[in-house]
Amino acid sequence: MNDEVRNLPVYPRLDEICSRLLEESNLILQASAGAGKTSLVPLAISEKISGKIIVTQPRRLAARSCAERIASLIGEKPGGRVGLITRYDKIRGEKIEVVTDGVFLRMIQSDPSLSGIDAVILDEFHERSISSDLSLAFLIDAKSLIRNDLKILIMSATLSADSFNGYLSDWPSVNVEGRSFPVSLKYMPPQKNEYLEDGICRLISLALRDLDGEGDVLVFLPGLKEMKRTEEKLRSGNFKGEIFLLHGSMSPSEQSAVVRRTMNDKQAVILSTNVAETSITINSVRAVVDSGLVRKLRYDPQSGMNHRITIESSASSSTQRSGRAGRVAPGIAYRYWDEKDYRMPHDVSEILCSDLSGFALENALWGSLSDMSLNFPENPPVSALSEAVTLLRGLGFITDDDTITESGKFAVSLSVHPRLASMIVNSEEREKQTAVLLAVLLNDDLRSFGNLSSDIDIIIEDIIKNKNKYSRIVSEFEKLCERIGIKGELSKVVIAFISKLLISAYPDRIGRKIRSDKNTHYILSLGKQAVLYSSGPQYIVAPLTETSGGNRILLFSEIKKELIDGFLRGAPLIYEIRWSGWQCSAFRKKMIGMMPVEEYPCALSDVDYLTLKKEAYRKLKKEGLNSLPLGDDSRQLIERLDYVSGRVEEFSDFSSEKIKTTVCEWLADYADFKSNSIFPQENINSALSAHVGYELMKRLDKYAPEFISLKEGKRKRIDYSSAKASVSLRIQELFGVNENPLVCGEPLVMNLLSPAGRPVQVTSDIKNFWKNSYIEVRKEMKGRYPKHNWPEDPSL
DNA sequence: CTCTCCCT
Repeated sequence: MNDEVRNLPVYPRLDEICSRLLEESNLILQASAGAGKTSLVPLAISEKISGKIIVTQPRRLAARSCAERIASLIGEKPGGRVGLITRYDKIRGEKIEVVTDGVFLRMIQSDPSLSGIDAVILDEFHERSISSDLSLAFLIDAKSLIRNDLKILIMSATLSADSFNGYLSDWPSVNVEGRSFPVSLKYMPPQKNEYLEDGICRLISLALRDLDGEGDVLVFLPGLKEMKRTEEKLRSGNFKGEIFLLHGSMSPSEQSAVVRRTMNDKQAVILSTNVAETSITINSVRAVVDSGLVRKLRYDPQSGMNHRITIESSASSSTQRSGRAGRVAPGIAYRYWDEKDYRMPHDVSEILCSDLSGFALENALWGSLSDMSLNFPENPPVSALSEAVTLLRGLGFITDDDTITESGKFAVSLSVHPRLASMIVNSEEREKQTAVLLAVLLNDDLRSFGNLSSDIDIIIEDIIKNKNKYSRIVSEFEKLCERIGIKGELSKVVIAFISKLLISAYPDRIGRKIRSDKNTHYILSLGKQAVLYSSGPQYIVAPLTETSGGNRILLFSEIKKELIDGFLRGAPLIYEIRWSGWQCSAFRKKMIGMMPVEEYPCALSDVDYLTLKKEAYRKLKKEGLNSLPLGDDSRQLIERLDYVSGRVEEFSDFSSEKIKTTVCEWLADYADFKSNSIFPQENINSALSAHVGYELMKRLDKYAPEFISLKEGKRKRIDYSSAKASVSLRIQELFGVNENPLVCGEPLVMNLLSPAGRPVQVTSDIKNFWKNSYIEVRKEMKGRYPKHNWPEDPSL
């Protein structure tokens, strides 16, 4: 052990860490960057333990450098006492094996007893990938059932109560201060109305001035767009130094010019995405400019699509970013926000915001899906989990009671998304190579194609023609072919099979062109619309779509009409009713999922009665009673019922409020699809009368009659629309009426009119009117309407 | 009128 090692903060604590892990059997080691935990702790433990130790890392690169580092401390290379296992490396080690999270998941799934292994160290656990969450849950489960002696050590840079939620509150923990050079933080929030790129350039010039020529400036931006705009601004602002862009889609060779930089190089500004936060380390960086923004994918269980969002980075992410300025010497970090601004303490973990189909399948394989009996640091969201379970059942990978099937087990072994696994499993023999190449591309390797928005057929043709250029994809292809027991020959890939295969994996992403301008607009079998930013064919299958405002098609393959016709032959006829006001017309069509394909108008009589009835119900529910063209009869009937409902107990269920809310129940059955308006006036009346019932209707006529009867068989409609029932009558019509009529025991309000129909007076006591006011009224009326009869004694 | 990032 050299001095450099002895000076690491974790070094003097190694005995304590080992003895606590051995005594208490579980341990959390919290130590931030530069403490030396990754290299020293596994070695120290291996000296105290006879069996093998597994160390997990979140990334292949991290696993590789961890294995090399540990091996070099004992004067070895990986392959002796220290091993390294990732998707691409398989170097066994006698004492310690460094593996990626994904590899460990396969190890514990295939041997839950972890025979030969005495301790498992989960490093960088704070990153909280789905596979590390699963690994820990499985470890704890296996330990409690069959491996009580197993030692579990969680190593994490941050371990906050809120992200663990009491999950491991009974675990002992050791805290070691990290050690890196101090980084001073400068908060420089946006100025008024400042564009992001202008603000970032402002901070970059401050950084360049403060560094005075010494060291590089690393700038964190959410994505490529912002990086390019900032580069442009810098150049136009007369920045003469070097500018590098760093982005995940760049190949290692494109990245190497940046990664290899030292303090001796000419000063540069490096514009980067999150790659430089954890994956890529640049030793020449002395200042960090942090936009405080991140771009991320969120999974939307509703549509099964991903949503790209630009959000504020978390506090722990900001700490990590700033730390990049202090790797070799003290540094400065400029933050483009105010110190007072709230930041989320941690990034939202994968389990909370991703597609959970893989997660659910792993649980099914472990046997823990049916009751979700395992504890996770955070519980998976119910909606995403049930969406995943539905998908897996549909694919036949789990049964209705959520146990894994044989084909489910096989699907796990293929190491691709369950949809793609199913595409391979269900393909015909001659389609297998094509299915495998599609799965390889869609599962992982499309990133090397950068900007998509293209036809996957073209991408595949390019791969077949330029095998050398795509050696990584080709080797993945060969490996997966071998796993399913076929020859991995690219020559067996058939472009014509692509769309059919994609449909089997993405039946919800079939699209039909609905219109095109500069772009092409599709309706998807998912029921939603999506846009392709180019011209496109009539029918497509679009395995990659993404939403941000509208849905965008990133990748597609044309579906030939014959294939669509094939689907349609099997598809049932669907009838659809369309409304124009209360008139309707019918269409028959065929559907692929939620996407209508063929559509013809047809007669309403072609549609079965149940569909019509349901449609009437739905329309009525949506529009309500008030939207119907009500005649005087119906309107008055509703008003009468309302009037009586407040006055007579047995009518209390027929207030207009209740009539309105129950309209579907009493009216829908009376729909008449042969008529112009499906609820003609007379039907509304009969429906409402039937709803009230014969006996009650008879009593209603007594309590609140429709009409008041007058002499010579004449009658007048009573108005029930106000608080008091009223009727409007010419004075002449009332001659001989001496008792004011009653409605519900209350006197009817009489609006008395002149022969011309003008209001003269209002009374609720006609007898009194004749006795008193009539004398004056008569004088005036006689003068104005001399031809009419104005008897002195109107009671006769 | 787009293009965070890992992993079996």
